[in-house]
Amino acid sequence: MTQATSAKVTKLNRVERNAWTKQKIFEAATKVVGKYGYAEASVARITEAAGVAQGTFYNHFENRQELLDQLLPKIGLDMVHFIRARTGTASAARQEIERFGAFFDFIREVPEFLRILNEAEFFAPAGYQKHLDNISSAYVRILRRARTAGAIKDFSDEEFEAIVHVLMGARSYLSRRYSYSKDGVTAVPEHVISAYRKLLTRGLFNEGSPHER
Amino acid sequence: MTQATSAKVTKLNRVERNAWTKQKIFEAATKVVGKYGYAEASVARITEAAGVAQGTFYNHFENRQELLDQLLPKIGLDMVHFIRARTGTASAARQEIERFGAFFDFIREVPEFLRILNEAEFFAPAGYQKHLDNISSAYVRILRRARTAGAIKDFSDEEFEAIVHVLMGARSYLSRRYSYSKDGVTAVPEHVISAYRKLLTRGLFNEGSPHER
Amino acid sequence: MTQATSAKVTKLNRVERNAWTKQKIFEAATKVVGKYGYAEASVARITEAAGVAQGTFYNHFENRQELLDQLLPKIGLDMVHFIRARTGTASAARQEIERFGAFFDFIREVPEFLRILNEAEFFAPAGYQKHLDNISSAYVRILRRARTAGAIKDFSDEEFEAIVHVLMGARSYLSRRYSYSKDGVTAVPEHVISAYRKLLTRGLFNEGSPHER
Amino acid sequence: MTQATSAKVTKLNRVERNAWTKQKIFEAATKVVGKYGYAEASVARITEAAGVAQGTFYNHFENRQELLDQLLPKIGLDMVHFIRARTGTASAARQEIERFGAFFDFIREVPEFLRILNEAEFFAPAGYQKHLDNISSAYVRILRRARTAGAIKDFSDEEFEAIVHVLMGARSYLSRRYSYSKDGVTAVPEHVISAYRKLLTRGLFNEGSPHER
DNA sequence: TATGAATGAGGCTTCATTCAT
DNA sequence: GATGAATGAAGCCTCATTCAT
Repeated sequence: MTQATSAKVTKLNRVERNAWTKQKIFEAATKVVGKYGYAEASVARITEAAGVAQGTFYNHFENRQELLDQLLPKIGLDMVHFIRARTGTASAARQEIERFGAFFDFIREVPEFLRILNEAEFFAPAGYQKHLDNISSAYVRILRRARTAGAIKDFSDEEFEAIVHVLMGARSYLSRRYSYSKDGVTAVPEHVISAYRKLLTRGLFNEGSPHER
Repeated sequence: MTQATSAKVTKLNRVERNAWTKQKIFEAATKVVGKYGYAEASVARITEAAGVAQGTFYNHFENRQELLDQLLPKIGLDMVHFIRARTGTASAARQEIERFGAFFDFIREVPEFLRILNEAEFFAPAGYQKHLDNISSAYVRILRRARTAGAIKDFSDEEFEAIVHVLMGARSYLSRRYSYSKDGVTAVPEHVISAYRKLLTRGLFNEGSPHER
Repeated sequence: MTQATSAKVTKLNRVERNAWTKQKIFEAATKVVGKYGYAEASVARITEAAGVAQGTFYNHFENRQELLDQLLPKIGLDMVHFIRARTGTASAARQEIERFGAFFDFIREVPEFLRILNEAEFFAPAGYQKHLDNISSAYVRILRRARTAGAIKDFSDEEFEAIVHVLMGARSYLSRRYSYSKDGVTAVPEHVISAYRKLLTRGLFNEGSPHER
Repeated sequence: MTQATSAKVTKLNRVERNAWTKQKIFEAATKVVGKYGYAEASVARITEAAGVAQGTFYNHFENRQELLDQLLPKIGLDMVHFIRARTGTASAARQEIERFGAFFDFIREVPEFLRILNEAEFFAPAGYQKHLDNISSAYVRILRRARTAGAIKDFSDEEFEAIVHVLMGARSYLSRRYSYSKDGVTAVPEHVISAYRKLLTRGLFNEGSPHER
């Protein structure tokens, strides 16, 4: 998904070679951080995984932190695209459930994402903030639109922001609890989806109580 | 707050002296991690803050990690007690709102807690897991009781566990967003409370839509 | 001052282009070393200042040291010419004072010189030795001529060489003490000149004690 | 002269062991800098010469530079004591000649000194400045006293400072020219002494021309 | 039990030089 | 000849842990 760099290393000109090396480092960093976490992602480990010399690293990044801070925003975008592609045109509530499910699908497609996301707050604060702002503002927009369409009542803009943080926190904690496993990332159980659906459908959207579901 | 160890250092027997030293290290670690985070909490820094030699540390803890892993569960208990003491006998829904508010009160009383909690996942995974299990199981019990009392319908035990993770995630993300500030921990805005109340009252509990609040 | 290379870059043939590039590197090195010192004069910095690629450097110089060793002798020649032009036809003693003053004038005209000279001993020893030999031998010749003319008595050739080193050391230490300032090179105070004049006029030349000055 | 640490390593208490280690590092640094210069005096080289681990270095010095900056002032004091001990009670002029000779004797006793002194300006500027101030102020005091005693006329305090720099520069340049040799530091030739004596006796002091020496 | 100096592995970064284009 | 990415050695420093006193 994320990259398609594995192609044959045919003839590349200077510029392409340059970009290709940077890309290799990037991918190596994604793998290393995904597997060992930021703290263990030393430049030595990353460059070794990328198959380049340690010095090469500094031809492409100012320093270690700069790379780490770029990791999350980049993959975060991939996530946004992924989720958007999986969101249909059903009711606002149902769309939110789709997004929720798509999130868990995404972390299975890009298993490194979870760790890169979760640890970023402490090891790549700049990148984390950027990502959070990205997601948060897009999410608030979605909720507003739903309100305009009459699918949500009774929530102010400020309350939306709080709700968005609840939803992001939910994804984070649920994914930690239900997606990790010894070897890889697993699908999320059905009852997690249903719990989320009930809470949101009744608590946020206008569908609801009596004839719910 | 957490402990009251500052008493006069009168005559102490050997066992007491021992416990007292360990306690000093513990408190120093709490302060240091709360202020600088786990990553910056070197043994040197902690022992200096505790006023003991570096070597002394290893008379009381197997290694650095062991101490770090004990930090969160211990303060976590303080939190549980604090919140329990602030929870009244109103309706289940109202009690949940009280707990929510009490959480934010607690992190203002023990400002180190937020950092110790948030970073623990990555720097003290064992301690983090223990804390999460503590909280999660207690929380599920509360919800079950509410269901028995008829305040909640239509959620299975498994769904409760998911809901609990949503609620914990919510606290985590909301506290990061609204409680941190340049100098210390601030109160959470009213609209955060109200958003949480609406979501939970309507989405989880049987109170609700028409005559809400 | 040193060179006048800024002319229009009109059509140049191969040889000229070649010389022109080398010249650019040379001037860049002078500026960089003058401003940051030899230690900070990395090939990267020099080539960047020269507006050429790093690899280009090695088409014109065997290695970094070779360039550094050429720096001082080259500017040293400029200095010799400058001082010679400022030396009149007065008495030998007065000529020496003129040279002394001209030295301080020169380091104001070419502010890079001081640093290039002073640091050269350790960062460009070959170049330094060459410069010292240049100056020293020329200086000894001057003193000999003065002795022949009767302006100096009682000093052997070997003693002249020692005296010349005293004079060079004097310039070096005095310039360090009195010419440097936060922003740039400043004029030397009058009392420095007068002290030098007294010492030399009485101590080296036959003018002298009673009716001196 | 400088140190007498080679004694038997009998029983030492903690404090003594500590000081002894620091002393070992100090001596190793002196040797290394004296032999290879500051630039080549890496922490690795110094600690190896001292027979301790690299990490030990940082138990005794904040960083590499701190040690380097202490080198010159410390040995500089040794020099001052050495020279003072060799200065008799003869006339002011003769005392100065004694000091001059004693300087060259000292650099033969402590061959590392020359390099430590000369390079300090660029590699240990703080230490260099300190040393220069030490020497310079002591020297000016000596000249003033001579003036008070009538041995010098016609020089102002400001001029004294300039003269002192001339004398320090003289020692520096003369030692470089005449004391270095492939293997070690050699005695300074007699004609250097005599040239210095003539210049100073006639140029600075009141003895002089006719019945000089 | 308390002390604190010693250890040494390992991390980040710089930089002169090489070399394929 | 010009380019500039790649190389890898080497440097400084941190820090958890050990151990003799």
